[in-house]
Amino acid sequence: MNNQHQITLKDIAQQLKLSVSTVSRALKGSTDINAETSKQVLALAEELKYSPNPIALSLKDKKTKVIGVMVQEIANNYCSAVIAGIENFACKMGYQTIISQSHEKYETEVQNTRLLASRRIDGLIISISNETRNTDHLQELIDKGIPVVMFDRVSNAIATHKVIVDDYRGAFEATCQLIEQGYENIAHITISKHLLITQNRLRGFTDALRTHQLPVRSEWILHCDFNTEATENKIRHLFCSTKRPDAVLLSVERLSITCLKVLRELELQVPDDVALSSFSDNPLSPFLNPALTSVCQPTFAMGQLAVELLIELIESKQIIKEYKTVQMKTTLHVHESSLRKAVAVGEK
Amino acid sequence: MNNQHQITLKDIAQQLKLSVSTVSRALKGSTDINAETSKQVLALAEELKYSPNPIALSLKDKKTKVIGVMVQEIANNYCSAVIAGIENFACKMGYQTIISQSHEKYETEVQNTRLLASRRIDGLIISISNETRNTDHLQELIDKGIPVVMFDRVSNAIATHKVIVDDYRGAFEATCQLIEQGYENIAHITISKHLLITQNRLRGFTDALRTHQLPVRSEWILHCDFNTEATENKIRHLFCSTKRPDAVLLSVERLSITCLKVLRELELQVPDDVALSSFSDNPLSPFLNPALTSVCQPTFAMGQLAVELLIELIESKQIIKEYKTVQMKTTLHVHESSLRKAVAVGEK
DNA sequence: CTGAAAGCGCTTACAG
DNA sequence: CTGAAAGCGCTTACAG
Repeated sequence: MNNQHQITLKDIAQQLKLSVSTVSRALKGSTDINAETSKQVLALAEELKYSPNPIALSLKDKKTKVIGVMVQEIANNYCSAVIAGIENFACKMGYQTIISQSHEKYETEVQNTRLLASRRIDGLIISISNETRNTDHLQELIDKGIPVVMFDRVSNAIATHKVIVDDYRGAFEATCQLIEQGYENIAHITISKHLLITQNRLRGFTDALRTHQLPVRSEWILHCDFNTEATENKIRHLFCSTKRPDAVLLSVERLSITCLKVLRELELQVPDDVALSSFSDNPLSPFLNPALTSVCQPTFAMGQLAVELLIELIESKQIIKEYKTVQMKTTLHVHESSLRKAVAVGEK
Repeated sequence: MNNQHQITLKDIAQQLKLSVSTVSRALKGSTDINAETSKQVLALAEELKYSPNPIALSLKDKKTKVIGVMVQEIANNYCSAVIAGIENFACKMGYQTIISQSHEKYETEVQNTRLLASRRIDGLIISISNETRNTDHLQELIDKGIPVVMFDRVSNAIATHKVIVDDYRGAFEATCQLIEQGYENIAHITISKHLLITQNRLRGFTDALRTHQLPVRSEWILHCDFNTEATENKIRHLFCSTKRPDAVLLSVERLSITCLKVLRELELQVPDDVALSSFSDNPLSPFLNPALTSVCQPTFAMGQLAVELLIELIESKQIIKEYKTVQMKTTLHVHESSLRKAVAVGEK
């Protein structure tokens, strides 16, 4: 029903009895154009609210000025905050973004990546799904000349720019904070063991335990997926064991919510029975019951940087072979959930 | 640096020594094509992983299969949940979405709407900003033949399909719940008075008070914007008055967070000193301290419906003059924040 | 059954 | 300084 007509160069040319070429040149501010002609063209273009058809431009220069973004889930604080950063910088640079979701499924990620590619995006920013182990679909893009930048859940198999945080240190510090509060039986609830972030956070966790001469119990390291029921069962089982942990380091926010739910159901108090500390970027964390100790990431800045690096790859004239991995810092925000005396500093 | 070559019809035609037309027809499954030729084309296309260039297609049929979505903020639970619904259905129908943000600014909304239009989107889904009073920029799109569907913050000035909830009833019920708990001095903290949702929620609020023979105090109806500091001051002032309200109905989640912050700062307990009830769709609401009574909306379904209606407008052959406004139901989830005895049902 | 031609809206090397 | 022509990748009415 899109019956109306968008103004084209041809319309302007006809009204002014000029050729399309001349109009095009005048609009581009070409110097070798009669000043008078130029003025007329500009005036009429303004009057008719002419705006060039990006589709036609794309067809010519094989650039769409569109960046694809692949995340697990849009309706996820972490993702939407990074996306906000991406949008912010992309927009400034004249790029628009198409967001796609993997819903934590490998198959969906592959399919949707192909879909984005078939849309002729100029580049892709991706954080891989919890299931993803094979990244051929990303190499495929790169081989096609579509640059890819990874963030958060990156992969060693792909040579490209990456934006991450110091997951090792984030986990190490959070674990130390728990230990310093006197918790000695600490579990770690995390995601797929095949993801680099999982491995780094886990190393940070175990190194903190070892540094304090505490044993590492493998049965207290839970690798979960996002099937809520299965995960709830795993967590329930952990807390129902004869010897249960008195603290937990959680690798992602969504798991901390599941954990909170299970603890309520089991009538275990946080932090009196079990202390919690979690990687999380929810602005509501301090308002939770109890306020949740969080390892925070500079989400907005990460998004901005990721696009910046991507646009660098897209617009670079020569082939880039030197890729960098930018590692940003996490910040530990300590709240009631990991404090021995259930009273938060200065709050409540 | 996008130097690699995407496979085109021409490549296939050359390899098979056929014309581009024939290849095109074979790929489209045209009947009047030699079965053998057809088979060859299909096979080679498969082998070369040919995928048609959507840019070229768009240029021909003036359809981009792209839908624009304009929201206040991506990193906002309500918005991202609706967007998830939009993505879900749009994807099924072969459409992709470009998301744009107004950041609650009228100027930004107008600019970004024009930007989307210049991208030749096939249609727009929008919830207007808190500042928006004039909707000419939307009428402009419609006049250009680009259909628009509104949701949540809709406007009477635009004749089109709309997806909303029963804001009046949502506010009415939430207010009644507070009254039934014995709260009689209830304030309403809400957004721009020029928005329809504000007006409807306000009517629901005042009608509930009147139904229970309670007075409506205009000084207890706060219209806020998203300038955090100004809003905090307004709210602080409300609670510092000699006679302060003992309960508040909040119109949007973000304001409820600001309100919680101010109450903490003033050392007022929820719900003992002040009860709270808020329109909110945060999955974390039940985990807040205290758990927040929420008027919830069917966000995902709203998004799905909005695209469905939009695609109907886009693909309709004849001009549609009959527009519908679909009104969905809200659900009141009562938690501690609005319960007299600070003990939630079955929880904690 | 197949191909050459025109056209979608634009840019740009080539003439003049 | 200006215009005609070619071309980006595709579709489709028109010939044959």
